[in-house]
Amino acid sequence: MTAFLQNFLPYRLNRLSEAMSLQVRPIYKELLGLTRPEWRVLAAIADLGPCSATEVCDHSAQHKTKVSRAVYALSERRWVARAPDTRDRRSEVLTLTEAGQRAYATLIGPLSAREAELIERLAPADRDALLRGLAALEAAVLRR
Amino acid sequence: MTAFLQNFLPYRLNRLSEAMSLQVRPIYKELLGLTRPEWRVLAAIADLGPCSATEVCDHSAQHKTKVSRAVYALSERRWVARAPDTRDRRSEVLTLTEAGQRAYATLIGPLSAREAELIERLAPADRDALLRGLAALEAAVLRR
DNA sequence: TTGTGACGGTATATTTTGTAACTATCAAGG
DNA sequence: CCTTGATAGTTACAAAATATACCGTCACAA
Repeated sequence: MTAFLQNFLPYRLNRLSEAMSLQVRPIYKELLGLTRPEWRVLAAIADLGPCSATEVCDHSAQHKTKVSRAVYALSERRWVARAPDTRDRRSEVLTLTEAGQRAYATLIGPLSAREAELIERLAPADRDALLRGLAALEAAVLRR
Repeated sequence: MTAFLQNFLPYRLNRLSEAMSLQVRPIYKELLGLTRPEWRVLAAIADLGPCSATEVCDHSAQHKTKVSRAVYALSERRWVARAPDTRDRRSEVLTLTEAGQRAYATLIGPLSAREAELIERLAPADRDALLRGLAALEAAVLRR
């Protein structure tokens, strides 16, 4: 009939997101026993350097309760250290411990490899289009 | 630091998917009190015409238990009719009732409008690139 | 026929997630 | 100081997602 759903952008993005996630999840799950929110928080802190939980929320687009729980789990593992923020006592400064950095480092390689494997299925021109389009959409819909 | 995440495709897609979903969810939620799986099943049946639950699963990329519950909820509302399939008595033929079609019709407008509103923030060339890139990625990672 | 494995769909149980409420802190004004 | 309202983060509880087991039916072959 109308095929509305197939052309509806939020639906298409969700479907692609799920499919891609499925491709990479085994890596952080089987290699280090991480859940997706945990992996994301780990990577966000690695990207940001010392930061607050709120910054992790914004950077990774995850709900604060999800981040709160992931930070707890990661700190139990001694992969994330929580220090008081002297400038704002409501918040904490999150950093990766050395073990956390090592854990993160072991993931980047396999994850990048898997991503490359998937992207290489695209023709170069399509790949360029994808990256350009995504960057534009990010600029349009993600407030920072 | 490394900014690995910013360029990691699964992460970027998930972030965009979340953001877009957040933009459109209020429409079907506040307008008709639908959950996301329910809205998707409604749209899938509208797209497909008379179909089975399995076809809805494939078309909408949702787990069969999710579809089962959504179909139940929609049939309670008399938006979806369930008829026995004479050719395979395990399955049922799902169709939209007139009320279901009206409900669907009231959603398409606002949803399309919201989508257009977001997409129109992009330059035409970026928009073309996005659609081209997404189509290519879909072909590459979604097995049908 | 009857046995076997697969499939459509549902029910149940476990896990995950979001909503809302709460504590503690901050910032700005009176 | 002492309001008032906002923010950082946690937690309790309700809602949702997911996996698992299950029932009835089908396809097909011994």
